[in-house]
Amino acid sequence: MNHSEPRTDPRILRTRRLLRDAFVELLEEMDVEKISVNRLAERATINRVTFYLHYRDIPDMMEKMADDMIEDLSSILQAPNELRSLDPEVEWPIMVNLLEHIAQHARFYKVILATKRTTVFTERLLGLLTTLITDRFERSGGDSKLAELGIKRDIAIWYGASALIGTIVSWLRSDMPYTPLFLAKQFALLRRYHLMKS
Amino acid sequence: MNHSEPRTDPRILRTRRLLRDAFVELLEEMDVEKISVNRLAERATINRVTFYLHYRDIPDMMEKMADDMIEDLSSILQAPNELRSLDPEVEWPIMVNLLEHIAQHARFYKVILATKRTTVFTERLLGLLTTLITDRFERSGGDSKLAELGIKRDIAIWYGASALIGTIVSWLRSDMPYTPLFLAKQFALLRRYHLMKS
DNA sequence: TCATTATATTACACAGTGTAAATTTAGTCG
DNA sequence: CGACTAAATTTACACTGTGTAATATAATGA
Repeated sequence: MNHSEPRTDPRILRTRRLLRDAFVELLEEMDVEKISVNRLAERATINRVTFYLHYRDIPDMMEKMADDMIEDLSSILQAPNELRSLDPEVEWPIMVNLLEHIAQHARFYKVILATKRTTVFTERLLGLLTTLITDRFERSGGDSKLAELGIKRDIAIWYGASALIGTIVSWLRSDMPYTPLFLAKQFALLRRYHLMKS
Repeated sequence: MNHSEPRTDPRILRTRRLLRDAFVELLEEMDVEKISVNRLAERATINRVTFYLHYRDIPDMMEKMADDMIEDLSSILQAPNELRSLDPEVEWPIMVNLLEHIAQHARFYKVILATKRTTVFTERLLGLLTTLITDRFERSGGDSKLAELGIKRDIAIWYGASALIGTIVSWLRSDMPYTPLFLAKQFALLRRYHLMKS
């Protein structure tokens, strides 16, 4: 087996592993923009010049890491059925595999997906929308409906707020193909069938 | 009137306006990490040293800008009822005001909320989840249900994918208070009442 | 007009970047 | 093993950017 595999030099693998581990470590300690190639190489116990043998700069390294992440996740999504949850209650078995993988590598994903700076604006808006949705739940008695359905309040809020902000961002990225009024109505439709049982 | 107002020096307002406008301009042209105080001051046609009279560094400036953004948006959310949409079809009138404000300042919001780098990972994952949800729609005949409800397919996908990724991020930020299996089941509950009319 | 305060100018020490050339070290494979 | 190859290190250099200090100039508003 393994005839077509190129078999990369272990030194390359070692260097990249050291760099990526150091990057995660540093992200736990400071914001992205404080991470210099200097610091990164020092923490990874490699020479600074060696960094440039592997990546153009830090953003480039992040892109490569993102590529790897997507590769991992994709292989989970393409996993054969027998590897998936068989729990009859699970309507979407692959989602369990996905979440389990994330939970197993939580240190990585936490730091990588929840990394600050640049995200300041999105974070703030998320906070605002969270308040907005929470208020709405309280006023409309949504809480009891959620309880009835067995949905956790905090999860419903995370879900709703992220859905809103994410949709707004996508809408902006597509140069607003719908009017604000239309989009607001769509939100209402999406949310209505969200909290009503029958 | 206006006795209690401090009335800030117009020079201060001018400088800050120039800096913020320049920042938005530069963000349209390059990624955040390429924006140096040097470049920013040059574009804003102010002296580099003047920048430091207002902000500690660029991240600090971004936080101040985020504060202002939240201030603006909050004042919209607290607007009196008579300023809100009266369209009886609009179930959530304030959302229209919010979206209209964003649309009016689309140049700002687009660049600020959709800014790259650091967000690479989130962006990639969003892409993956979009594929996943699209597949799911196609397989489960969700499309026809959406059409029936008057929900646009692309909006439903934006909504669903953002909701998933945002919830996962919030879950990680809270140090995973639920098991992957439980969370997956919650997703199913949230999505089920999403696409079923009765 | 005059005191105040923001901005501009210049200068400096320092940290980080990206690249080049020569050298050492570790891995591969006959 | 030993020779070849490729990766990593070392040192050096030119350059860009940072943050602060001291002084000069210009705009504000009372």
